[in-house]
Amino acid sequence: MALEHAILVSLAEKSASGYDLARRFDASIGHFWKASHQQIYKVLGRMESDKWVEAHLVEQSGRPDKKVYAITGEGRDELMRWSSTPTPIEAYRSEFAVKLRGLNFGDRDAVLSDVRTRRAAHVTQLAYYEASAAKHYPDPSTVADDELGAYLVLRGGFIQEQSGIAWCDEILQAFGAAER
Amino acid sequence: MALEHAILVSLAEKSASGYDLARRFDASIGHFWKASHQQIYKVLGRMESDKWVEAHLVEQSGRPDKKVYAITGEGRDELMRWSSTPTPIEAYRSEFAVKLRGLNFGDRDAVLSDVRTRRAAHVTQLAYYEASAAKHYPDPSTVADDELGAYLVLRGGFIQEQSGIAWCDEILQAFGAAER
DNA sequence: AATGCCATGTAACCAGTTACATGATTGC
DNA sequence: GCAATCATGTAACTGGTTACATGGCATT
Repeated sequence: MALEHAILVSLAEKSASGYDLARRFDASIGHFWKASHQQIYKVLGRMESDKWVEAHLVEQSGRPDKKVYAITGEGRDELMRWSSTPTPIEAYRSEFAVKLRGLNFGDRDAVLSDVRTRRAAHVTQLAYYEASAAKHYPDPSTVADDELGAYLVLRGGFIQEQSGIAWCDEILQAFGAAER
Repeated sequence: MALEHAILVSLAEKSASGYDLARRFDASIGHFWKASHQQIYKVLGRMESDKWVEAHLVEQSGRPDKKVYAITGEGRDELMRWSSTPTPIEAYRSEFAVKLRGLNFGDRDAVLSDVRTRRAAHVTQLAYYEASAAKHYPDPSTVADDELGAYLVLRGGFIQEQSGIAWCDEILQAFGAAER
């Protein structure tokens, strides 16, 4: 399971409360690993028992107190251990592909409008990655060494969205050709 | 959930036993939706209660008897209903991306060899899709209408693998550049 | 007065994985 | 004799989702 490790990576970058983590999992890290706050709290509890993280209470005025979690030495060890084990190749799982495959038994127009929606979502996400890259890595040829990982992940997202758009376009073209 | 619908699509193409379905989910359909035989039997049971499929026992000699499932009218209705509802856009979830992101706290060489492994897997899969396309759709400009869905799914897999390779190559290049 | 942010959780449920179980036939 | 294929399941567990719960402060 990788949520533990995603949290460890996030905490290794900067200590945070469960709430903070939940917001990070809505944004940057969330682009390739989603997690709800409920699940984050649950996993943080387990990680604390495992001594991978430790919490200290931060009292605040005007807003609720919070528990700020920091990665421990053991947490860093675990991160290193995990990093050096091969990552299992995750299976694709696309409900949309199932729908396409069942085109003969389904509603062609609905699938068509589905493709358009998906294409638009890919375009939006691509623009986001593009803006993000322009902001953080204006010169891709000289990315700082400690930013390389984050940069490459961004590139991965970018490529993913590009190919998503390319697929949608092929589908739209095939549908268009069939209707004429 | 889409396993029900993946099974419905598969049974709409051709009636099958749970065992047959499990094999289909190892091959063609399995490229975008995996399922174990245990889970298939479980879901088939539920689908039978829901009247989406019906089973009849086929006695065999020399091998165990089997229950062959066929899609019902209600099953086809459900397939049509599902087809015409928008497909939720599934979140990416990549353990490998998490690992890349945590490169600063991990083992660079291990990640490097991981990339190489993944690239090789993408190449193998791409070759499979290529061979499959050459065999079933020798002339892509004239794909029969009832094969369009399956063809486009294959194209999606192809594009996916291609972009996976492109990402791996970018990572390898970045790593190489950093080491020189 | 209502909405949204900050902050942390519990409980019930669901989909999917892993381990275990059985038993006959066919091919090496 | 051993492994693979055919064929169908049960049981325990895990990861994740959805619904529910609480409560103060700041903004509109």
